[in-house]
Amino acid sequence: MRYSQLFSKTSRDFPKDEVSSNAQLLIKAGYIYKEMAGAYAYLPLGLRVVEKIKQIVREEMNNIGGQEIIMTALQRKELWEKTDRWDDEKVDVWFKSALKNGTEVGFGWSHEEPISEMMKNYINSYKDLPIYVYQFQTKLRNELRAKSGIMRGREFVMKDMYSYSTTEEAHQKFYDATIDAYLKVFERVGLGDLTFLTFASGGAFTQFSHEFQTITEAGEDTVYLHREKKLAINEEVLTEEVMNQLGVKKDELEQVKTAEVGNIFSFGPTKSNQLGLNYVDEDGSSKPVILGSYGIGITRLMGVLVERFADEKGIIWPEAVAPYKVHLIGLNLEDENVKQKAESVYQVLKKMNVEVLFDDRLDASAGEKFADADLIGIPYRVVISKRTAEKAELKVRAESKSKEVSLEELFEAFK
RNA sequence: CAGAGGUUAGCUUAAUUGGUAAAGCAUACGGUUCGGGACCGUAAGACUGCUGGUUCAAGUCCAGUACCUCUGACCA
Repeated sequence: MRYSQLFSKTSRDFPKDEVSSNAQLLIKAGYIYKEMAGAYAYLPLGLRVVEKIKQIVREEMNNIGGQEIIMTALQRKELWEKTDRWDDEKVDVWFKSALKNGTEVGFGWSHEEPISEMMKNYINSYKDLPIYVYQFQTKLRNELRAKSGIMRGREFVMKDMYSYSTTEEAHQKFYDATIDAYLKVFERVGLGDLTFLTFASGGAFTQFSHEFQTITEAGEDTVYLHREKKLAINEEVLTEEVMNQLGVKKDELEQVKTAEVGNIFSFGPTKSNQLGLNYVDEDGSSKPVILGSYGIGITRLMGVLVERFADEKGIIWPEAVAPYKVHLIGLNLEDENVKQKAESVYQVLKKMNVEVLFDDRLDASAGEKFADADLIGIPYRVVISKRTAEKAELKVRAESKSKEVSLEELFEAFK
């Protein structure tokens, strides 16, 4: 991509009413546009990051047998009445509207009910199970107060997966596989060391649900961390009994602020009973399907990444989620030789399938280009200029030193 | 939902006891620079969120309203 073609622009200022550092940086660098409180548009750079994160999640979900679908944003009232979650008293984040004929509809803040209702059409026998489905969807939640930039919006992208199993045992097996898959996701996006499997309130059916909490001051949760055992306990369930059960002592725990990037929980047969989601077992008897639900906040994850990976100059994307791998800066482009060299490096890298953002602007100063590159935060910076002559300059965003490399070495580095 | 603060040019801000809106950034044009957001000049850009009131006169005071932010509550 040529920078000169990119419509989004970096700026020195950010809207003064934006306090969270993730939104400040993302707006300054041109990744997102704030439409209103809690609703952000994703610009070309931002969308690429979202898609990178989605792809990593997609691969890991497919690995454990997930099948991708996409449900509707419009939802039926009767469905949610069956599980007693239509009432605003019960669920306070509903956006509701009505069809022209007066039929009430809700905008999806979650999809357990509609997906499970749909599944009644496809689940009849034990032979149909298990089924694991997931989707990436824009969830709409009428939050009383949006905050923390893209970390808590009224509109956000979430990956939600649902598992349908015959027995508790089969369900548990998949549940555990999902924990591993989730840990892989967070490892791959660069948050492995900062993200902990967290024991949280399980609700009616199980003792615990599991959250995936990433350490960050921008988070809204407080958890107690056991670094050695690589686990954490949400403060909401921190009791003597729970600590004994998990084999940890109070004085081994470290209190930290975290952001919840993932959450998985078991519904057991409860929701299936409410919705009438049953299957016929081998012995001919009808049994409720065992249901599990697994979420990852995609856009929140992006916000957490920015909170964690940035310095005073801008964002420092982990390579796996960066919008581009290489930020190619051409200086002195009015010089025909330099221009040709920069163009050729751009073309070669593109042919090598290296994702490259080429700053080919003629009207921007060197300082401006460097400042923009630091702000945008692409992992590798390559400079071609009069000064680099037949060579190129290669710099890692996270490091301060750059080095001179020959073009052969450069291309070799990105093979 | 409660409390507090705010809304002036595309963005960030200024405007004295009420006296008729100013600057920086960004933009356009010209020039000087040319490896860390460099500089000079010119131009364009605002019925001061909206509605009403007080006043000879309102960005400024009053009332209402919309929206934004912060703190808390909420967050399956």
